[in-house]
Amino acid sequence: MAEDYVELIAELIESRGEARPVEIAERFGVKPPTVTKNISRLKAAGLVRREPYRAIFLTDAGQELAEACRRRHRIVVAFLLSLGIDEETAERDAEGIEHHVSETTLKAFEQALVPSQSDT
Amino acid sequence: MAEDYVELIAELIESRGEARPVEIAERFGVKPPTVTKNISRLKAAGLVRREPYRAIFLTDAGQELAEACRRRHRIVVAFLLSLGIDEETAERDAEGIEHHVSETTLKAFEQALVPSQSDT
DNA sequence: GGCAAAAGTTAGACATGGCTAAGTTTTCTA
DNA sequence: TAGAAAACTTAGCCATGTCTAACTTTTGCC
Ligand SMILES: [Mn+2]
Ligand SMILES: [Mn+2]
Ligand SMILES: [Mn+2]
Ligand SMILES: [Mn+2]
Repeated sequence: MAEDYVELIAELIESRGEARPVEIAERFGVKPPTVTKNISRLKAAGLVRREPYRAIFLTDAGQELAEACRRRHRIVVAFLLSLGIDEETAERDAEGIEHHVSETTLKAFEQALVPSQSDT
Repeated sequence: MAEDYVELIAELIESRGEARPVEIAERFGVKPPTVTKNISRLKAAGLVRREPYRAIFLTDAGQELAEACRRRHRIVVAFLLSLGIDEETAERDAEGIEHHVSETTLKAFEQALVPSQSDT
């Protein structure tokens, strides 16, 4: 859960300047109270900073985790696409797969990707 | 959860003739009461047949689900191995990935596998 | 056949993640 | 700038999956 949350929060901050519970709820297809509860768990875990009724921000630890998650997400999606899978399916499957790929597998995905395009 | 359970139960029945809670507990690294509770949930879901203190068997629905799971497992592992990933990592990652691959992605994995070996 | 060990179950606790209903705070707008 | 709407929180419920402690049943063996 934490991974998907920090990942989305990072994206919202990047695109909107701040992350708001409503948007998180919509994106995940859950109700606002669920977001409130989960955000307070993230806060307890030291991943986010925030006070009641205000926007959500990432702590340094949260930023780091978000970065790692986004990287995994990117690599998995790119890999699935390189296999010829359609974008929607690639995104949907990656959303689950990303939480189970070890660094070893991630490296293998990257390797298998190089032939097609290398935009480091 | 259900997927991993029916998958293991099918394997135990195949190799041992029956599936016993102790073995399931050991395999999953959980305690016996956890298995008891989960098995009764599987029973409530119509996936297994069993009476107290006896071995566990799959219903027809359970068998079907187990078959589907084992197929996904096999394909994912084979695919990861074909990428050059070591067996242990392939097995570990597949155990998580298998629950998130759509039929579309599975087909793509199979396709990408054909070049190396086709043992249908 | 009886008893000890192994296997399994029950009871009760806890964490996670979801919900609805109801209340509070903030924001927008007439 | 007041009042309504939107956003957010709180309280309390539920399901899932895990555990420990204690009890029951089955098994294996002398
Ligand atoms: Mn995800
Ligand atoms: Mn993701
Ligand atoms: Mn699995
Ligand atoms: Mn499996």
